[in-house]
Amino acid sequence: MSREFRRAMPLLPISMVMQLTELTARQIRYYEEHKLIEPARSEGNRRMFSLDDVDALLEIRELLDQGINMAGIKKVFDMRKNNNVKSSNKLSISDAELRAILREEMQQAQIMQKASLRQGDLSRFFQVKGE
DNA sequence: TTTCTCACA
DNA sequence: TGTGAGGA
Repeated sequence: MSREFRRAMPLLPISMVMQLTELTARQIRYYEEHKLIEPARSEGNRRMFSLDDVDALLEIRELLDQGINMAGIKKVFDMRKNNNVKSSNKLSISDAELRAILREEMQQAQIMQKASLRQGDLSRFFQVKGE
């Protein structure tokens, strides 16, 4: 139980997180704005990240590399909070989660009338209209 | 020196 | 997202 406690202990400055995650400070702050991470604040309003935050950031980067946008990532994190908050799962989204996310993206793409995404490539795997 | 917020090319 | 201003 102290292990979990330590992982949540805010002790890393943004510079460390930048190196650990390969992300820019700008991106890290941006993700914070979108509630993907919630680093603690301390001395002079400085962000103090915990190992959990770094973990989250690494996952975000993975998702980004997979071509998933902010909306999609938010979905994953939301699902994560509702499904397994305590069931410590590592850093890999399940196939079901990924499918759900991609489906969400297509729906959003339609709503926003900007058929950008990979909607075309994925349209043959899902049927948004039917659902 | 490092990080922060805000705002714009 | 990058970058620069202006502060702490």
